[in-house]
Amino acid sequence: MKLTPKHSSCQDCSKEQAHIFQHLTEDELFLLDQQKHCNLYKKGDTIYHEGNRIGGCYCINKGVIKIYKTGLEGKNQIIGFAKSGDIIGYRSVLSNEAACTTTKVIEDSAVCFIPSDLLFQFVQNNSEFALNLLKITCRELEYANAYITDIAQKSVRERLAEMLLKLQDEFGESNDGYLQISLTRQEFANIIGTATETVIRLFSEFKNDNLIELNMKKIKLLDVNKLRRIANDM
Amino acid sequence: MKLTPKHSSCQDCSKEQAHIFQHLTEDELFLLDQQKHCNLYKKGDTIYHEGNRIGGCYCINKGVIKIYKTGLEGKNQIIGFAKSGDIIGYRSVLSNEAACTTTKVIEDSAVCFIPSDLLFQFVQNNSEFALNLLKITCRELEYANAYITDIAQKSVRERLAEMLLKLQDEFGESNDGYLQISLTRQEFANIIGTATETVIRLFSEFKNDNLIELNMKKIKLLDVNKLRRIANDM
DNA sequence: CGAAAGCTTGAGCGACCTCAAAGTGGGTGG
DNA sequence: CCACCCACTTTGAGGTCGCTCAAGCTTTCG
Repeated sequence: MKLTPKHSSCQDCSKEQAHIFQHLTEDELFLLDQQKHCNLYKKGDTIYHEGNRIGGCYCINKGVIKIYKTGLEGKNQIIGFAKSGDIIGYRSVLSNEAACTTTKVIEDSAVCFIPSDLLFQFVQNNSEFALNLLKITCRELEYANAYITDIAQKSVRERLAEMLLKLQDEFGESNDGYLQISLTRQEFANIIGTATETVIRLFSEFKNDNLIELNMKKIKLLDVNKLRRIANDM
Repeated sequence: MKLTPKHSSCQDCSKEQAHIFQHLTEDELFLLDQQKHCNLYKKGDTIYHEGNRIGGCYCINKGVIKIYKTGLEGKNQIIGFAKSGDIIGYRSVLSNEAACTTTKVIEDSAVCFIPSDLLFQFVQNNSEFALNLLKITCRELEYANAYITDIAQKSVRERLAEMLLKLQDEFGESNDGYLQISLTRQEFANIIGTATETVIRLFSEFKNDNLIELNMKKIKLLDVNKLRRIANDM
């Protein structure tokens, strides 16, 4: 498939449901369109590195990006993903700090760069936009706090089941029922905070118990209820 | 010591350095003063429970509050603390959701209740206030993400050392060098996500290695540098 | 087609949890 | 003001989850 942006103009893009820029005025959208800069990235490309000064934020037009922090001995902790309609890097912009995460492309992506000044301008002049951004940040924060509780209290087995359900929720499944996102075993491990081998062993168990089906890197959830019970979801 | 608010009016209170309400206009402060309601709480009191609908947020005038989530089998995970000048519960207000944490008083406190409508009004009419709140949320989010990485990658020993340093940083030390916050062993355990007994054993080790001094519930850090090395701070 | 990256399985061990039991201190009610 | 009670603290023993290291296999990609 050829790599092209889904929309050519921000006016079109922002019409997608619940889009971050849905509350901008026509004039603001026009400004955005003038000043943004769209780039195509291939799988494996890094958009920005932890520690980078980034002069703006990025709006994902198409594709999937993983967001992670690098800890001790180079071990990565995946904090989350961004996909079509999400924006990344806005925290560093607003705090005027260097990026505290690295963002790397998992599926070929089209990503628009939005200069810092413009983001600040929108926040200051458009209170609906500001409130919306605030709500998004609050949601991320709530998610992060819930995950702290999870990782501190649940076993690796519980977290793995939970993560599979979350991924299904966030990325959906294709026609043939496989998860719409493809990750390496190491990436799975870096989400739930465990060793690659542990993920592999647990996947084998889940497979033997007919909870999931494994086909190379494709995964199908066979028994969502039982997985939910294992995940101990509240 | 008698339990009284530190300031009687929001006009005075907001003048404290870097206060959340520092960017409000005189008119807004007047409104706030009229509509807020100040309450005194004693150690052990709960301000709101996880799952409660709270019709506003709370601004801490004096005292210390712990913020925690209750996980499986009633085990609590402490997410953070709030002290003089902090506001809590604003996320639930902005998202119009039930509270996702419980907040309980650790040191006798004076806390002002601020109705939801008023908070929304400030966010919508005062872009500086909105931006400030956004920055605060961003900071909390960054802190949460860093902690996810920590808890996923570091050992309990590392996290305990790190937490002691953080508490020293956040609450300071009294004249005689003891940490200005007093927690039970169980609360320490609930911060770093471990068992109470493990905290006790590690404290003994730290004490034997002359890293800390223990005097009942009071703790003094004796060798910050070595603690920092143990914490593997980056 | 070869190299590099990713996957899988096994063995061994150690950090941390759980359970149990005894000691300690502070707060409260008589 | 004192005694009792309850919550907190401490220490020990034993078990296990999940990590590390190692080695061989498979897939992908240039």
